[in-house]
Amino acid sequence: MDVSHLLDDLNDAQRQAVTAEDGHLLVLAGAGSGKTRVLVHRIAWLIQVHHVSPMSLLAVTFTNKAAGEMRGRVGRLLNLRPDGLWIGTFHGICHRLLRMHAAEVGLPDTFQILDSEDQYRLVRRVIRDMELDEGEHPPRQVQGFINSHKEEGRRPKQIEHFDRSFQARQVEIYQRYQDYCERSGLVDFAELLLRTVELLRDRPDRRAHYQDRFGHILIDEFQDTNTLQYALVRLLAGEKNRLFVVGDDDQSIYGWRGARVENVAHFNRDFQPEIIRLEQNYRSTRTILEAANRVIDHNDDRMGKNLWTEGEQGEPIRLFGAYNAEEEAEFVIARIQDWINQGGRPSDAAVLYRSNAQSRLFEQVLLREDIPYRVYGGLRFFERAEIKDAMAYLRLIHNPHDDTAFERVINVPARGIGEQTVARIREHARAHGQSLGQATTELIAQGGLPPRAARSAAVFLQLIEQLVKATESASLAETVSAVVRQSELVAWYQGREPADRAEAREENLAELVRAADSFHQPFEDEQAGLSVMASFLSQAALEAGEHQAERWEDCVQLMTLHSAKGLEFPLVFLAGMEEGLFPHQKSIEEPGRLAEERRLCYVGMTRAMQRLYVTHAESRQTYGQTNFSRPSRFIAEIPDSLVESIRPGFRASPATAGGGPRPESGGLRLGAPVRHAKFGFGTVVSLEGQGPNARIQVNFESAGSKWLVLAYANLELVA
DNA sequence: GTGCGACGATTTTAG
DNA sequence: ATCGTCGCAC
Repeated sequence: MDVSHLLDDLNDAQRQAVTAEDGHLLVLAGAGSGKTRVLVHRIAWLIQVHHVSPMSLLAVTFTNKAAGEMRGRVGRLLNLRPDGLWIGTFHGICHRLLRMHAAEVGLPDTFQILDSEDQYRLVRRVIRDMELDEGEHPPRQVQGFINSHKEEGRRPKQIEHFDRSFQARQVEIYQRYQDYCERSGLVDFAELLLRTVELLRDRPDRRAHYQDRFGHILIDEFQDTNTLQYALVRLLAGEKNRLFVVGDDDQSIYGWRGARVENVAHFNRDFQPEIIRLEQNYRSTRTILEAANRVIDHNDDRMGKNLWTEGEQGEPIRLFGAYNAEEEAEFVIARIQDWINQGGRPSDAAVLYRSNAQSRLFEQVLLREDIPYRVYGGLRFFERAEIKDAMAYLRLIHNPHDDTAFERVINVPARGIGEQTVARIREHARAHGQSLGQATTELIAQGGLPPRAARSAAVFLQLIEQLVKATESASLAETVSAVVRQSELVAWYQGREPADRAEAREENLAELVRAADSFHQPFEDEQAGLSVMASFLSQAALEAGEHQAERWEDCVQLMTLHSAKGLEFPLVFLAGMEEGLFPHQKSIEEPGRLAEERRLCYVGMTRAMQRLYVTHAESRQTYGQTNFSRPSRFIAEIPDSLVESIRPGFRASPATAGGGPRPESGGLRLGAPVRHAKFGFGTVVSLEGQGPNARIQVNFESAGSKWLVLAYANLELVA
């Protein structure tokens, strides 16, 4: 068989990776070096040249999008659908394994997945039930506590704590949360992984089975794996299976959510792989690459990698310092307008920023200039409130004992069942070991509720019952349609929200019916004996869908630096490059965090193919206050020779010429040398707030950096 | 039980 | 500024 097409358009390093004969492989793949291509060709190579059965291949990614893309590309390359091939996310694969072995890991086969919002609500419920102070134990923080322990593989019993300590109470909440999940057959995202790891760890027969099955395991974005994911990889690899690991330590930007870059080094230690570096970049100009290389060079402890390209030098990086954030937005959009005027497409342009709040100004100007745009971020389809409401009804039809679903919609739409009534139901359920649904039925029968509440609760139960009956033999789409109609969610939202908002919700609910109509149950789910409904519910949790209902074909892309990872654009703007914003203030204090910010900057820069703008503003509104700040340290890390500064003479438009208000602080500008009676000499580093609230940050020569209230600081300007 | 005004937190986010 | 949660008045 002629397999040259698998190797023809690969460079040496890529070819070496694709055809590696023995042992494990670590592919350090720089930005834009063709790593997906290498993964896809590797899979095809194994199947076509080594006649490895697709059944014995496992390819793991982090996002559904990446998994989908890989599946599509493998299929096209092999010109067939590789049946039996497992390509999926860590969570998707674990979900599949748990469905097949639900009983063995102590889960009912109707187990449901909690998404993060469900989990948050449940954690809050538990804290309230324990009558703990939500100020002392904020649900968000406890949720983080639970997840990070699970991601380290720890059950409540394995967490060290002193008796009666704060930590002890956190552990107690974790334990009760877990008990609740067990009782109700609920599994959060981290639990999907943890249960699977426990299954493989504690059941030698199962471990042997899957170790025999997956002779080749390929993992993408390895630098993003957490402790649990690495444990899973090791369990599946066993002694003899071959690992093909692709990653880039310089693009590790998710340390804050549990990712362990060290896993790359651990992998090295544990498996002694052959290391192949993909350093030839096919995306950016030489200028852009060199700048990115020089920035990332400021980090220590890198595995070492230097991107290069055969491409041309390209344009210099353009640096623009605006007076304020408004002017920055004007400038950016004016440059995008130039690009479009010169024949470029809006979708070639991406504005990247550190935090979502920054999108607003860009949106305003884009709207005014009538340039189509799309903002990434915000809620995705299956995370929207109305969709989650409808899904809760579906879950109740599927399983009337689903307490989280019950709590969500017992009074949505409002039917006169308040917190008191729900509390009584909860209490009864707990006392009798029942689900909330059972408890409600019993309470009504026993007259255990006030007449009004009882009537309302009965109406709710009848609605669910009636939906169950009406949809017994109905298709999924018919069921969803019945839920949307009979729940009267549309009217409920119409009555309490502005018309446009309510209309959008109505449209989303209609879209949900369409989604149900076009839903095809995955073959494996059918094999695992799942009902179509069960598949649909799982899928909704595992794959929350797109951020925006309508996909604009050709529009300017606005997104955070994090969500830009993996993407590329001819024209890129890195906006808001200011100390305190990027690197973010919260990251400046810790060195590890700062290195991660720098990697984020590296990721941002390497998104650009042709033209890169770096912009910052002297002042911007943050949380309703005007703040002044210096350009980001990352700007100074780009060699001057690669940069063209634009500030002098630029005017975005006549109306905004001259920029905004200047700092009013009695000549105390950024960089001004000052003297303080107690702290001595220093330099102004930052200014924030106005009038009596104004504060000033001064870096003192001997006393270090201090924040002072300007009104009391009595700073003396040194000539 | 429901609806409005005060209060406080506010980086990044896939599954 | 803005959003979500909480407490109090209807």
